[in-house]
Amino acid sequence: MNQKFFSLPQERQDLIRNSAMVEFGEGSFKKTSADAIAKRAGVSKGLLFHYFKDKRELYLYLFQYAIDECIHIFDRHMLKAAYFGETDFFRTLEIGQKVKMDMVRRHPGLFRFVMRAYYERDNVLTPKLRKKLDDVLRETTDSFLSRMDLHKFKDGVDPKTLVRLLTLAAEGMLAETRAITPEEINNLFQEYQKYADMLRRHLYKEEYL
Amino acid sequence: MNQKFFSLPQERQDLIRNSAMVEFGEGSFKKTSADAIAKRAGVSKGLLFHYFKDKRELYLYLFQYAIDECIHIFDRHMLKAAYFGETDFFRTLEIGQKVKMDMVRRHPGLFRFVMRAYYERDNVLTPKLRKKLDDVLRETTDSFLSRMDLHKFKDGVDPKTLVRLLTLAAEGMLAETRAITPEEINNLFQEYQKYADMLRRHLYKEEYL
DNA sequence: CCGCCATTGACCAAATCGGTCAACCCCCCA
DNA sequence: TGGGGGGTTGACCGATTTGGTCAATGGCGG
Repeated sequence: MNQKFFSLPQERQDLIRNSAMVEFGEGSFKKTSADAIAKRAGVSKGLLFHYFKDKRELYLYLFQYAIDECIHIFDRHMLKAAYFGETDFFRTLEIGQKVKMDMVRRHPGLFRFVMRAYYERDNVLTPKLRKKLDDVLRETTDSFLSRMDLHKFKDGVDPKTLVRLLTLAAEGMLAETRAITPEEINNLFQEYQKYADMLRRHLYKEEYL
Repeated sequence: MNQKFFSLPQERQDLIRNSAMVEFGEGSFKKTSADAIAKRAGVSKGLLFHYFKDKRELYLYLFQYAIDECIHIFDRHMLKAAYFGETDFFRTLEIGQKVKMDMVRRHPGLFRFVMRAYYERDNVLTPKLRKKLDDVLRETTDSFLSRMDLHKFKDGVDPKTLVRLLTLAAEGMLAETRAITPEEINNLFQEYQKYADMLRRHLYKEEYL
């Protein structure tokens, strides 16, 4: 790709990246047109192909970028939790949700794009990239769980199962959402919090409530 | 539409409907091509337009059909539960999951199609149809909850919230799934069962465990 | 052997595709 | 004020795909 892209103002880079991720997130690689991306970004198609030699290069760059951003977000999350000396599963989760909210505000189409890219039929994504995402997801979950105080859970509660359940619910909410306005995000967050609260109330030993 | 479609053998109707729902379920209305549908069904495009006057008519018919099928499935579910005199939230849910499994086996693309159709940008779906789906979803949830024995839950557990959480998780799982093979379906429902079991164990009063 | 009907695949004009490129605009420096 | 120079445009390209049509076909029942 054309390195000059990175000397563009940050917000212009974001505009192009976000538009592309939103469009790629709505359909398969083949069905997503460069025209649509350019139109969404309010930019000419010529400019797109000035910075990226073709559609595939743009796609692969976006995937790399999205994964890096996910890692970055998770690190911020963990750093913030560590700063407060937090080891509580649900409170750390809540911090994480707030960090994620910032991310969704900055990159509204990122999560959906990553998911679609991961399950893309055509072999546009190399197995190596797919594995990289796998690793990131596994490592972040493990890292999160290893830092939490899991004694607070009642006997028989598997925290990993719980994380997976909450992640699935979040994915379900994401799948339902169309408009990604700030207040919409707020609603999502509040709904998610409701489920987390319910689970906390009943999966923690009573002395920790 | 051409009424002769209904005098086709049942399995041929299913072949065409399922192929169309799978294709429509993968992208927006506009991005889904009649060619792809015909190809998936192993049928000529001419035949498609012989039975349906255009893409939009096929789409609307499918949506109607899908909703009716959902209602039918729910009724079977409730009838089966009533037959066994079942009033337990989780056991009824399990029966429901089994009924749904049959449905997914018969109509692999139905759920995804319905979801995509509901959130379709273009106004191909009339507000009336959208509302119909809303009503069905609300009514089935209410009907389900009204027949269940909700005293078994610990104080402070809102069964409606619980249903929503489980539904979201199911949607999340659906969003993750690509291949819709029988064994894949089996795995999904086993995973779902795991979450339901965990919740049952901790949200029910101890005397009901 | 006929007639009927489901089914085909070649065909159409129009739209859309990924990608190119000469020209333009605007700011900066001379 | 004049001229680079680089970010940016939008018209343009040939190729493909689009939704939809239709004359021809094939096979089956009578």
